[in-house]
Amino acid sequence: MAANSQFSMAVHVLMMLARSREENLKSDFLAGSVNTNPVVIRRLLGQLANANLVVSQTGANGGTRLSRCPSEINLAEVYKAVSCGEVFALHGRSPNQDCPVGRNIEAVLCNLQKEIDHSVVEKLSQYSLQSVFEQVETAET
Amino acid sequence: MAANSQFSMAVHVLMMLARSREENLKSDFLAGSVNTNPVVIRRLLGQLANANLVVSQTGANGGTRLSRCPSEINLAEVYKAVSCGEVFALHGRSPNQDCPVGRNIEAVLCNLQKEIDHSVVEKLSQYSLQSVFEQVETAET
DNA sequence: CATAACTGTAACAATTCTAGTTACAATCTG
DNA sequence: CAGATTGTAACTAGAATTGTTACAGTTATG
Repeated sequence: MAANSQFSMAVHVLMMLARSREENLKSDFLAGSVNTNPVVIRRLLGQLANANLVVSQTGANGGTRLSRCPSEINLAEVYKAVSCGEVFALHGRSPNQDCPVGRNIEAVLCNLQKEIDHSVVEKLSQYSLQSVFEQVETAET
Repeated sequence: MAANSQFSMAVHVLMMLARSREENLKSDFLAGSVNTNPVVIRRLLGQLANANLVVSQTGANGGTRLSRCPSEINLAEVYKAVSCGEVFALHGRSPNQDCPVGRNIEAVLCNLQKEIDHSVVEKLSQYSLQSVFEQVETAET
């Protein structure tokens, strides 16, 4: 199950931005920390920018910074910003509609999915970037 | 993000089994309702059997049935049984260990993941197969 | 105002996952 | 023993994700 690695990457990038508040960071530099290609980072930053979590600037000396201070952004916002993310997916081929279970199961699962997603969001909303930042900084390695 | 379609499929299959309590169902028949290959079903049933949710019988007139009645099985058990499932994945390549964020982010995300997973499980444990079964049966289609 | 440093994004390639398939040994029923 | 059925390995196909290359559009700065 390759779930959403976008989310992890987003948090990683946002931590970097939280560290260097005010200063623009380049996609190249961020890519170096995440260990991926700058384009991958720029794509991600695009999603975060759409959700108004970051601001990017093109041109020389451009780059990206947080749009607000880290205590005013929570992980639920990040999750929604990048979320292609459902906890479980429906089966690729649709079930047999001639079967009483097959006919109805999708709707039921879909509702369930919404409820689960809701509780994930609720949990994530308890964490601000600031609180995650503190965890990262105080971690013993 | 193609999350865990295993879970949906498991619930579907378990609904079928809940319907025909006592009677063994064949993987071939279940595959017909889910609209997939019998081997895919048998693999899934293997996981459910490991978790003691179902009992299978080989040989002629074999098949699978629930190990307990539907009100005694909840969705958290199902989730755990099939779960390769995390809500978000870590990035494929590991982060740059020379970066203070890269060095610590994985551990922090990993803890977060556990917490999220915990709240998903908590939510799912509120639903018994019986209650889902009732939703499927009363659905208007 | 020319140049070099960046972002945004499209188009394509490579890789990795997941699901589906085939095949067959092992097991059971009657 | 014959026929039905599961369990599982090994392989294939297809989908999804991630990475790469390329380049147009922006902007700071000498």
